[in-house]
Amino acid sequence: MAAQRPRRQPTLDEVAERAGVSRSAASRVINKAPHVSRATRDAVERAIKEMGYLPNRTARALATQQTGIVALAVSHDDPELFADPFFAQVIVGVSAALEETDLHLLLCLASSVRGRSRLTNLLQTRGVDGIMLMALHGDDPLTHIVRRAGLPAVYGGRPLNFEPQWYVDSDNLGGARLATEHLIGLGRTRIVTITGPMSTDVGRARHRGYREAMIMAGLVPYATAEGDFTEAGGAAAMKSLLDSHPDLDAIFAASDDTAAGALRVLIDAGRSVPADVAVVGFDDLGKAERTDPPLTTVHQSVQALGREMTRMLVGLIAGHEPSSVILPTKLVLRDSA
Amino acid sequence: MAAQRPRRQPTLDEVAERAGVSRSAASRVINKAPHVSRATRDAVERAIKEMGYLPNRTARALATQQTGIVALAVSHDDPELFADPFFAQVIVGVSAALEETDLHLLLCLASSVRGRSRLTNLLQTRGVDGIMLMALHGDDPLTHIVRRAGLPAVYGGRPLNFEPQWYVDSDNLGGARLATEHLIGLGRTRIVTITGPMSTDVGRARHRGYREAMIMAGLVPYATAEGDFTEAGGAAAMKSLLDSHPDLDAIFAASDDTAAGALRVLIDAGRSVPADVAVVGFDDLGKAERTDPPLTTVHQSVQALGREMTRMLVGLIAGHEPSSVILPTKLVLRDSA
DNA sequence: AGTGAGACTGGAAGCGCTTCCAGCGATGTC
DNA sequence: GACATCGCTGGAAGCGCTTCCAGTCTCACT
Repeated sequence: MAAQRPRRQPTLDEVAERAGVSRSAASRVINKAPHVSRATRDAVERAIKEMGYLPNRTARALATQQTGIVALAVSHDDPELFADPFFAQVIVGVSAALEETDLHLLLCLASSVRGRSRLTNLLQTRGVDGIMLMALHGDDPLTHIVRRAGLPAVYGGRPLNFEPQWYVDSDNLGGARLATEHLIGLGRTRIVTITGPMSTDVGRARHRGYREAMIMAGLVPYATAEGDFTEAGGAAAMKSLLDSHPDLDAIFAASDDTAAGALRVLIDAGRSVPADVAVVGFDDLGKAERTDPPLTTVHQSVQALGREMTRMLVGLIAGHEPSSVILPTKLVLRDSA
Repeated sequence: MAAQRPRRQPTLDEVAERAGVSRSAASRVINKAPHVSRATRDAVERAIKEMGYLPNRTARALATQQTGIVALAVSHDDPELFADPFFAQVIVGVSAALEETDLHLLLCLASSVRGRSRLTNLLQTRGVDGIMLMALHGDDPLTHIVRRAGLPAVYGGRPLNFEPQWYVDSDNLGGARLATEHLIGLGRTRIVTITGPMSTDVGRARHRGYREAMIMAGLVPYATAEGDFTEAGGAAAMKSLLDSHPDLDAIFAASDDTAAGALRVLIDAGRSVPADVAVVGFDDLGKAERTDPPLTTVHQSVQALGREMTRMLVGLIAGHEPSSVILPTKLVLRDSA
């Protein structure tokens, strides 16, 4: 297996020469531009086939000022966080949508300071045509960079302290309401919630959904404990709630991980689920099916999130003015409530 | 929030003019090339600062014939498969290694036919400087494309039917041996294995490790059932093994998912783990800690895999001749064996 | 003073493509 | 038959950078 000689790719000039036409004519054929005679087209197409010509991406990018690449930035402090299945789903959605275009995906895990500055540089040096950002703090320097770069940008989820012009988000508020209403419909009244971090929009929205549903049903929000979307956080919160409100009869957890943690604590405390305590989670990213008992939860389609973000970005790049999207969530009934 | 005017980035020409030097001189300053007087350097650097100049990536790429981008291709039939935490870890490793360079990561989920042809095109149009491929079948058209493109390429894992020139792999054979030896050391003798798909190198290597350890200890490989690395596959295989060899006293599962499936079936069948049956898995990607009982397993560092692949690729691009790497695996003792 | 070696410099030629534009001949119209 | 119209063409000017090369200038050394 000798190292194959990297045969130099033929250039447009060579193709044109072989076809006996000018470079401009050849270019027109390739770009399916008008004003090309049948004869010219045929000649060029034959030359292309014979020589195995393929236009050089970089050269084209320089001429058109379009790289054909979009970035997906995940700007988190902890690189491990990327291991969350959430991101995998986003990427699958993004990739699927991108497959219908000529664009490619550049993935930026910008957790460290160095990572961020690399990303910044990428944007400022016009290395990509647009960028998708997974919700980061509104005061993240990245948001400024992105705005100053004047690059098309869409957000996945909303940062807390500013409303991006273009974003795609799940209907967290509606989903939380749905979950709570379901518990109410079950006849539960002492319904508590374990929230996500209140420093995030998701956390707040899901909490508000809970409160609104309670209040609209004429109930008082029975108790609230702040979690952090993790299983450990859910367990801790559950313990303190069980302490302070031992008679609770239902719980809305802001994530499935949270719910899983709560579930464990409940079982350990001898409560049976759903008989004594009904539990509803949020996310439905696989884990909900594997808890014991399987979790009734609010489903959000993360792939759809990725897909819509991509479509929106592609639209922006094409010069359209898309409008932000909120994706529906729905209740999935399993055994825990 | 008015849409910010995308202020045109200044060009090198403008910088040079402002600094009162030629474009070549300015270029030299930027690239820290020799033969630049102190005065020139200062003038250029001031101009750069004042104008906020940043070199245009595309133009530079065209001139140097280097894009500054490497691809990571995941070529699987099922896009869902990407959700496996394995890939997340690879990506984290790759990103970390890339952070020490000026390269960026292009992620290609090439599952569909269209996806593959997009990837092919990307390579042939010289859209990237090199590529990392996660083990795919040796007869995957991609491998040919890659070779013909003459592009630096490194593999993660080894395809079954050909040995790539440059690859990084975990020591699957050694790990499986370690696991089996541990079971033997526990005094077990009727040790069975649930393999991965025998159509993959990983599957075969882990199986061979099991056999070798058994034989070297003077034992006969007691029984083998083929799994597919999934939990369901593991459960099915376990059932059939329990049927055919009810007196088995230990099992080496080729993955933690497999082991988890087996575990469930064992418990349901009334066997206690590890008292009646000892179980060892493989991978240690988080799940092993969360089974009940927690799984003794063979740890492989997937982040290291990504990191080493990246380093190797960067070396190749720089013109070095690195040699392939096999990463050590180690046994992690928990409760199941 | 004369020499060669260096250090520096800017002009110019790329990299491979797109796109504007002037020019061409072939039509159509009165 | 004169004129505008139209489809097609190739030359040339970019896109923004790197890099080769032929020069100039300085300086140490004979």
